[in-house]
Amino acid sequence: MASFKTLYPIVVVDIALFTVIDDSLRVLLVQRSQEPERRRWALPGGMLKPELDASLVAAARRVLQRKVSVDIPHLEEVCTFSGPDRDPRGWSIGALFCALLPRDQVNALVRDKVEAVEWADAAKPGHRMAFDHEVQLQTALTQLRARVEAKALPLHLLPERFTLTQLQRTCEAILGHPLDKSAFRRRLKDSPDLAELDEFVRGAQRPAQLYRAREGFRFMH
Amino acid sequence: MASFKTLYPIVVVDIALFTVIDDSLRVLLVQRSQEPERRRWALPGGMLKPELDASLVAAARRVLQRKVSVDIPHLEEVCTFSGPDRDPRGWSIGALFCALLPRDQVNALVRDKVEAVEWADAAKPGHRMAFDHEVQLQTALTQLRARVEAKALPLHLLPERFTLTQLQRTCEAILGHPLDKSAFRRRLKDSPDLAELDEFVRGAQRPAQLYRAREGFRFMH
DNA sequence: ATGCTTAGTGGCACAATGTCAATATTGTAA
DNA sequence: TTACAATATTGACATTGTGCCACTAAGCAT
Repeated sequence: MASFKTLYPIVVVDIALFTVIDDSLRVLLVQRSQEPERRRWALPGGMLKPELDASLVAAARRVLQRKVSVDIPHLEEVCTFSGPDRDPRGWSIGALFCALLPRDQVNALVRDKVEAVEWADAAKPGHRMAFDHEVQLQTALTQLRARVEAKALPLHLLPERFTLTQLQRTCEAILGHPLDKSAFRRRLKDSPDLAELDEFVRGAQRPAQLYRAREGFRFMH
Repeated sequence: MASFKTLYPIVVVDIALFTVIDDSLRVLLVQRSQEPERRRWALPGGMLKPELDASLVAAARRVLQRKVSVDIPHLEEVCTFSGPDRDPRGWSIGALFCALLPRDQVNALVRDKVEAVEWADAAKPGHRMAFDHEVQLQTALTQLRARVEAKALPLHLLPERFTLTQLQRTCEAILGHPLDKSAFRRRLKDSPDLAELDEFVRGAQRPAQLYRAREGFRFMH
């Protein structure tokens, strides 16, 4: 009779947690402290625990709570990766999630004694990564870009109140190329996702009007 | 110690196999011959078999080969469904796939002695369905529609050579509403996905020019 | 020939977007 | 105080895409 390992696959969730630092798109990487692939950089992840988790998203949320001390406003499945060879422990399923952390909450990172963490450049992480996480990251990034390209607003990456310029910089950081100011703002003028506030930010030069996400906003349906 | 059932989830693949019959979008349903949910209609599906399958898609392809005697030109993951309650056998993961069968190959259905099969209206299947398959079907259909709405061409649902009118009817069947002939054809005039042929279909009234998918065409990247 | 049916094109208004420039409002340096 | 630098915001114009509707083209049946 076959062993349990050949009958049941390993089930893991991995999360590409994005944020924006200095107008550049970053992704959270952790340096693995355990075998396999010890000391390799990887997306944060962990095994599914059916006795704890109500779903795969719930598992992803649980895993994230070990890394970040705030609730993640956006957490969504991207796709799965599977096969006998992607994890040395055996036939495995990896469910990849995309999460967005507001740029003003980067400090909410929970520093771990055993694992090093890093906000790596999402487009060029600069490390060889564990398992197939290189591909996973690329996949999550591609999907994120496609959505912004399709005019979805990544408001979950911004603080609650933000200016249009901040929003534009965020989109540019995701897409990797500059956008035209005029065209960008025109699109947003009557966007159902944005609400104008009566407040302005002072301090720089000309004050900029503040906006917030409309009630019930979601990044994508 | 916890049982294996609580440590390892059940892993299943389900497939929404679409085709077009009489200019209406259909999905393949099978009537379950075994418990659980015996005699309920469901999307074709089956358990993952790690010793047989090289990946979840491969599992989906294997399951489909029991139903259809030809290779499916498009098979792609939609998303997963998971949790302790969606399958009475325990904590389960269901990977949902979307597949497209060319309309001229509907006969490739493999009739099964034990299971009844049916090409149900994709928008209104007309049966109460097993597990969460009602939601799964809805999800697959929504994604398919979104892509056609975003101007992807569902060429995999058409025969190798087809007319623009056939293509338009197919899009209309998916979207559920009529399209404008002029605008539709204008878009396709310089589509990188289509290649004009020098052949025409005679027999009806005015002959219609035939097209085929360009080399390397994929429904979505 | 006439009329019916399906294939394919043309014209026009309007909306969305790319591009570049102009104006507005602040802080700061002379 | 005034000129200037920096950022926010708006405007003008060309181009493109699309909805809408009508028209022409080519076959069949009578």
